[in-house]
Amino acid sequence: MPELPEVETVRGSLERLILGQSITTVEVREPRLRRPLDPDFAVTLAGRTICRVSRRGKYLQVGLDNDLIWLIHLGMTGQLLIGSPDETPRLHDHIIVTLGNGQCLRYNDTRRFGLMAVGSEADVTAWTSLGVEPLSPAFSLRYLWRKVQETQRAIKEVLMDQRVVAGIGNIYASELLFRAGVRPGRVAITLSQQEVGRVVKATKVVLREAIRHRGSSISDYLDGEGQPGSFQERFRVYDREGKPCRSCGMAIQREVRGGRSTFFCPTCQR
DNA sequence: CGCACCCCCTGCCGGC
DNA sequence: TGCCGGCAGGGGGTGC
Repeated sequence: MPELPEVETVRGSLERLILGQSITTVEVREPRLRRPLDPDFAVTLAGRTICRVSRRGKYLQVGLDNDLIWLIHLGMTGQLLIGSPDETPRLHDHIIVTLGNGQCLRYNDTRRFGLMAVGSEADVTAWTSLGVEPLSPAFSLRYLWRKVQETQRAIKEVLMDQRVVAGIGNIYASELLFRAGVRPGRVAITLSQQEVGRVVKATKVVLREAIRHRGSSISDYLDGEGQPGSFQERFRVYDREGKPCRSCGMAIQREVRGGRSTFFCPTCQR
């Protein structure tokens, strides 16, 4: 579910809610996530203090006082919600962390595609193998142009490859390619420099706008306080098959590529 | 190495 | 009304 804007929104929530807190207890109710949780997970976390809440791509990185990093990926349906320890656990509350201030952080993940682990900075780098941050200067025309020359894949697949650029998923790939005026199925190497430049610029504009609207909530994404985002109301193409393009009125088309639904306007995108 | 295909898991929705 | 297939924002493994 969550792509970069949603994970960044959760990061902001968590920074306000858990930064500086100690971890009192860790209850693992269901260790079977995307990979089984390490048996030492709870013991490793307990007693530590949270001194940093950062994000890399779609991963949250919670920095601990012993220089280890608590790595979290929300998969498709993962939620991190702050609440009271008195609340009865809900269905799919897999991990419950109580904090020094008496609050608790619940990890709920219906489909269990999420991931949690604790490791060193080097471990985390090796586990994730991520490309550049799309909102950093490193994601530039020069960078994407070079990446695009090395592949026969469609531009949408390149943008969704986390080893190339970290954080773009299925929604924002369609949305940013609409803003760039480039069809998702275009073989990446056929893009002109001008088109690659528009893709880079559209990526930054769309992701920043989505963060401003606290992400997109289609079915189950919520931030740390349980609030939905509103960017779904501004989708130009995603999940709008057959509906009129907001720019030209033509019906938005859907196609499947790489097993994922892809949306575009046949006249605005070339 | 790249890439197509299939899998992981639960829930919802539309069609019959 | 009920069942069944398809689909969903994630990643990863396999075989070619």
